[in-house]
Amino acid sequence: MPELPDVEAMRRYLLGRGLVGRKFTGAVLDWPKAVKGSSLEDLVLGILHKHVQDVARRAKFLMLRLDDGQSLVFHMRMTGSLLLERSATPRHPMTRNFFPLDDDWYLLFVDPRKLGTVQLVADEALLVGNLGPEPLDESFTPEVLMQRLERRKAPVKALLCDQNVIAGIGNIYADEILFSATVHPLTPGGTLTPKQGELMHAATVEILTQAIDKLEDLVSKGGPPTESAEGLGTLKVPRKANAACTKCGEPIQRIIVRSRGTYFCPKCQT
DNA sequence: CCACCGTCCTGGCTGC
DNA sequence: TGCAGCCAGGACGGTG
Repeated sequence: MPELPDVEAMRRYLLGRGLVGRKFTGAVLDWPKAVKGSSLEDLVLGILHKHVQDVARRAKFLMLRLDDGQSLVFHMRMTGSLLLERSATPRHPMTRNFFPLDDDWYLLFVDPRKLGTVQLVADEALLVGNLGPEPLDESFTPEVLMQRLERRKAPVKALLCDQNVIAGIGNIYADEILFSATVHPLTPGGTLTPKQGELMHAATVEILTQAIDKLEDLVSKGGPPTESAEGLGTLKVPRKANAACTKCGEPIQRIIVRSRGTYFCPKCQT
């Protein structure tokens, strides 16, 4: 499931494949429910003959900035991904919507579970204005993290997944961060010590950066950045109850936090 | 501020 | 082995 590293790798993949400068020549919306915020017609007419000026990311949103100031904003949700292919290349079977570009290229929105969204916005801030800090931004410090968790009673696991607390982290990397920082997922956010804040901050930066590097390596070898976090082989927490903890060998525990499966080591994380 | 619920979806896994 | 059934969960909106 795409989290910050996956979306960032997707951004770099699209840049590397030369999306910037290309022009939309149409839209084939086989799954129209993915379109949010406007009518299908407004989206199609809105992007027609517009050039992509930049590919940006904020949290898990991927935005294609067009030459008229509007942005075509994708959210991958659970299973979405974008591919840039020659029109002659057989389309991925799970392609839900696709966008013909000039020079016979296609931008494919692949999404097996049909939960992803796309919308054309004049003002990105309406979508991303309330999001928490970008964890890989220089301005993200242990102090900023602690301040975001201050006085919060919710489990730190839930807060890490809350896009308005900190942007871009999802279920899997939240578990990884807490494991690395040896913090129990049910710890109320406001009770974390400065030391724990530092550990979590360092773990966040390291884990996200490492995942991006790994994905970018895959992309540089020619593949699209669609490898799942599990498939990357960088995860330290087995996502299976009773599997052996990679640090101490004790059985990994599975609990549900805010209806999300949460894996942690009861011995290492306190 | 917090908890919980329903909604969206179907590939792939579990269990009989 | 085959097949039915159900789980996975990010964001959002609503309720209490």
